[in-house]
Amino acid sequence: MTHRTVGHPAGLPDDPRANVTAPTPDCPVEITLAALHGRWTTLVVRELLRGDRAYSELRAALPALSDKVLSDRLAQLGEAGVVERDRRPGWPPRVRYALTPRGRRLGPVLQALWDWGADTPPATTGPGAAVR
Amino acid sequence: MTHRTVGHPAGLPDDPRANVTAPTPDCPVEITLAALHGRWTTLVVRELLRGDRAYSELRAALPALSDKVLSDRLAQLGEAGVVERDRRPGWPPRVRYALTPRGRRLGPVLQALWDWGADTPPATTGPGAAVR
DNA sequence: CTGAATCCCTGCCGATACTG
DNA sequence: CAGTATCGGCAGGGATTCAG
Repeated sequence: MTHRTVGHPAGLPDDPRANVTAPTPDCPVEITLAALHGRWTTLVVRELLRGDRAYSELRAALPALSDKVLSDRLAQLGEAGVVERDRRPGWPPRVRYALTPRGRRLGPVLQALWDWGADTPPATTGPGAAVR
Repeated sequence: MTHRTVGHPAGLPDDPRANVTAPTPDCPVEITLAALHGRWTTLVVRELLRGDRAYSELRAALPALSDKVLSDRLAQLGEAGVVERDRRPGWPPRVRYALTPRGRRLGPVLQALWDWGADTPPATTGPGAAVR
């Protein structure tokens, strides 16, 4: 039983949602992009793919990321079922963030995004411009 | 010569760009997300994955998409090397849009995004809510 | 038919300050 | 240590209008 909704190599799935004519949250692609949406999101996920982290560890790993955006992202990823919050009793408060199984499955997704972006970088402006 | 930058199954590539601490345009993931960035973008790509289209055909396929955003998206996808513009002489002006080879390689990327979003839809609000 | 230009409104995100 | 509250600047995108 193919409860996997995919299988077409050149086209897109035969799911009705593959034929929507407007950006709807029902579309699986939109769901994924919504989970990864916003600045810093993929970097937070990357950090957590390497292992669970405390809030302060995330801040240390991404120094330019502000508190507000970090907690925004963690909340967003929590809503998306990507990140789990593990609070421990006692003082000072210690909280660990970890990917859920669903969150770990973002690994291949980020890999696909990486692969495409790493492949054949465009000569953006000029000819033979050694862009860096 | 492994000019493919990937290979780690559970982690991310050993490319230095995998260790950036801030959202930089150099990161391949950011490159891909930038190409797909913005509302309607993935739907435009989906239409073109099905075959080349005229401007008016894209408008017809995505009726709620405004001219401004459509031409924005086509320009953005052109910059990203995803879409090619094929203008033909004569009157009335006829232009066809088609994916480049690079653009066609977005198929697997969208597939990965679809797969993740289609997998284990979250019981967002209530228990056993048969969302459909 | 194929777009580009303008206007305006909304939502994001960064900085700062404050709380449990 | 682990966040929330508030404000302001800026870019995204929708409707409309104009041009090639």
